[in-house]
Amino acid sequence: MVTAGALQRHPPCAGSELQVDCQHCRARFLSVCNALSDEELHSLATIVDPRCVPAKTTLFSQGDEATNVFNVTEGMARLYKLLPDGRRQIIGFALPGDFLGLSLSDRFSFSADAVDDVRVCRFQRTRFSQQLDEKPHLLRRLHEIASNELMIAQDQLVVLGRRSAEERVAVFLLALRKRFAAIHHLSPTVPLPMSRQDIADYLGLTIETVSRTFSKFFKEKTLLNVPDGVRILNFERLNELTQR
Amino acid sequence: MVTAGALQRHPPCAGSELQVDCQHCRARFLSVCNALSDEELHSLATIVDPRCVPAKTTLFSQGDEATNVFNVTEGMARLYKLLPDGRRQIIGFALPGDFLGLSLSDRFSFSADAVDDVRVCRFQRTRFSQQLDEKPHLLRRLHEIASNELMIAQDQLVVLGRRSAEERVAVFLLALRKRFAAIHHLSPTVPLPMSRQDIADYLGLTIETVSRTFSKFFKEKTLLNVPDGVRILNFERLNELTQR
DNA sequence: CGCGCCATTGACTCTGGTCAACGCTAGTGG
DNA sequence: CCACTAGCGTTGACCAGAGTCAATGGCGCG
Repeated sequence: MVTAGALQRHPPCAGSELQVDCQHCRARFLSVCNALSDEELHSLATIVDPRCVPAKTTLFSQGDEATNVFNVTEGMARLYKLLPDGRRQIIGFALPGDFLGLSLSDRFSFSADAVDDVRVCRFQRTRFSQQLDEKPHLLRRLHEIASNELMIAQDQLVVLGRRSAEERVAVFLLALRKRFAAIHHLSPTVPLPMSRQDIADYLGLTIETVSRTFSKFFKEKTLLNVPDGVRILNFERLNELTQR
Repeated sequence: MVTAGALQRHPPCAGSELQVDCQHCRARFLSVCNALSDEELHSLATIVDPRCVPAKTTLFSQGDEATNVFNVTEGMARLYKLLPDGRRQIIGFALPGDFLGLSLSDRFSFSADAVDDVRVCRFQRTRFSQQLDEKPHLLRRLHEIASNELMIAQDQLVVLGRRSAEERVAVFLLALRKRFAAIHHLSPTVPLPMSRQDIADYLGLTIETVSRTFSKFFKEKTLLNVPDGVRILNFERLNELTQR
């Protein structure tokens, strides 16, 4: 159910210029930073540590001391919980703008690793927390983000508790498309950088069921299989599945 | 899957003295109010509207304008989402100390109704939000509570995505017992004011599966059926189910 | 007393899980 | 340059856990 022990293969995050330029950060308006004026952003920039996390590499693990919190600026991370017997539940995929460590608690309650090459803004938790004390609207924004994550988690409870395999895949694809639209632009093609196993562990299914469901959608021309993703051909069909 | 259209039957919340005494409120140290000094509590008390919500009565519905936010002080409420075709997922049971309307967004993303007679502190959302601006540590506390709710929701994702029916019931009982312990005292008896249907809709199961699972636990002497709840006889067995 | 709601139980069904084989592709080494 | 291997995805055959449908029982309320 989970494939561990993978290490980086490429020159990690090739072509990265690691200087801080919060002002022109592509993720600025997607993230906590959106709450900040240019001057305030400057003050936050003094404590930021921009980092590259190569694909398949660990950001942090469930139970680790949360020395740092992170703001994703590029790539995709999977967030998951493991049961002692190895069963895995992916609780979310983090995209640019997403904040990891919302609770500011001293240990991580889930694990995170990079799906593809990821860039993050890393902050010492204590220093970030300090900024929160100085900038109440930053706290307000963080709360807003946390509330939003809560709503997303509650939506996912409905998916896992009450929806069929077909419906789960349909919901997943439309939601992911919408999230990519906020970052790039609205496109009928949904990139799928994660593995089928990841999708299965996110949707509470097995890899075989996910594969079969995709195959069914391909056969009935609801989806088209494209490299590293799918193209949605029949929105009507997917919408029908998600709305009922 | 869902039973709608129920109204109050009793003299609502009989024996309730509706004056405000936040100082000596039993839920004070369980709730947001815990962040506040006696003086600050006094200032919050000026905008509170204490209310009784009779059993099976609606607090608010998904999509309603969130004119008010609530702090539960007594009883139990079920929080749920409905799919258009009637399938229901209960996303949580609210107990004394729990806050409803954490996101402060202008519409409720779920419905809430009273399981038994419930008392709440009702606040106008705008006025409560104003208090948040004046009392940064109140906001901090609210964020803490929201983060905690997020963690609970993420734990529940694992339950719904990866656990068997038996495990789900075991996790449910032990978690509920722990929550009651924070309010009353630790007891091997777990009160179950909600219906089997509610439990089923919370655990992503059917009422029949929940009933059969309880029967199995009764037969094997893991649980004892008592009026309005169960008594845990074999903790070892339940722990084993939840920990694997 | 009788009605209605809720819970339980049994018989049967079915969706999705399990197990196994196979194919494709990318990376490796002769 | 190509054979070999490993990992991932797909597909098929079969299985089982939970769902569906239906009957029955118990209890509270009118």
